[in-house]
Amino acid sequence: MPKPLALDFDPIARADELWTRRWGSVPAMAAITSVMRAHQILLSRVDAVVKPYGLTFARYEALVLLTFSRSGELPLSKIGERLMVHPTSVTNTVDRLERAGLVARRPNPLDGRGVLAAITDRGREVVERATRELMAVEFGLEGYDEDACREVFDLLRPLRVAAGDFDLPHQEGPGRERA
Amino acid sequence: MPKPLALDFDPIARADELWTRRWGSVPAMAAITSVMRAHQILLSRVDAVVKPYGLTFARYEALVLLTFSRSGELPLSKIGERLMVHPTSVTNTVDRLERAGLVARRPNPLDGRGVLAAITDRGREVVERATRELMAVEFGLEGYDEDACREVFDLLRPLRVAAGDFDLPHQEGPGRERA
DNA sequence: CGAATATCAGAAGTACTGACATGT
DNA sequence: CACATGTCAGTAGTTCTGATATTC
Repeated sequence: MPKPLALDFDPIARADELWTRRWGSVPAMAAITSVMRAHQILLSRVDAVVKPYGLTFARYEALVLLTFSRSGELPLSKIGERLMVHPTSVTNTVDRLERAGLVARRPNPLDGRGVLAAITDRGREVVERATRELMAVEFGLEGYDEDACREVFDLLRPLRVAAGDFDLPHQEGPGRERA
Repeated sequence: MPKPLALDFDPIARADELWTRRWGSVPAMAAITSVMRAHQILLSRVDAVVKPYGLTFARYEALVLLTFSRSGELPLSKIGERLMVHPTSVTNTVDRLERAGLVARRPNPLDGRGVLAAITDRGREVVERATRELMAVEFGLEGYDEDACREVFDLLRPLRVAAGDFDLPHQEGPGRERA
């Protein structure tokens, strides 16, 4: 373990106190710091789970996205759009997945400029197994029930809307729908 | 702009639907994905703000931490502990801050093994200005009022506790205290 | 001596810029 | 021709793994 350390106080709460004393109340500071740390914790947990499969969480997400398409293949542009990542990052991700034999590239028959990434049988197998394991640890969110998870989603959604990720701020998920 | 794109649906909500259909309800997936994306959005926003000062948000945080100490200096080990980063990352961060003339290293008089990072006058000046700008954009959380920010903090706190960041799960902040 | 404090070399994963070939 | 798609080279910033010199 790199960090057997444990503070006897909440560092973010402590910073918030000092912050308030110095610059006035800035509730956003504690919030953004919380998001940063949560990201770090969750990523390290899920990365550790998928690592034995030669995956990172980012690559796992791309693989899952492919299984969601009917034919098991998508244009790289579509992948970048859905995963909100840079085109060069998609190229990099697909490169690694291809080298691992989990996807295969082929030219897009509908667009001479484009390339499709198609998940392979081994890819499907790996996704299936990694997913089981991730579900078993609740994607690093053990202790968070359905309501808490939904709250996280709801609370952060306006940020994604403000960032222009998508239009249509109507409620459509996830989880339980309420009429 | 790298991404003038805007989907006409919420990609996380969509993924949650397909996910549920395939593997059953997994509320944690939408939650973790939301955190990942929120992190990406917030980091790009605050990094853009501090970039003109030759800083990244990580370095800015270290600088702020130093202004919070009475003498303006802290052992590197303390910095890593508070910011929850690896010792080598602290060395790297302090290296860059030192090269920029924002902090100075000096041996810890109380511990021959240790090193202190002391913020310089220029460092204090930069923090002050960067902080004003960050506050003006509410650390990327424009649209989130005090209650919303507090909710983010409260909701993610159990995760930090579970990760062993600190003991004493008693409520002590941030923002408004409720007796 | 065992443990802690930094530092260094090196590797991995990510993200961005700019340039570019190709095709719509 | 303007634009979209994907790739490539190069750069930057972060994080981790060992290994190590020093000191408590």
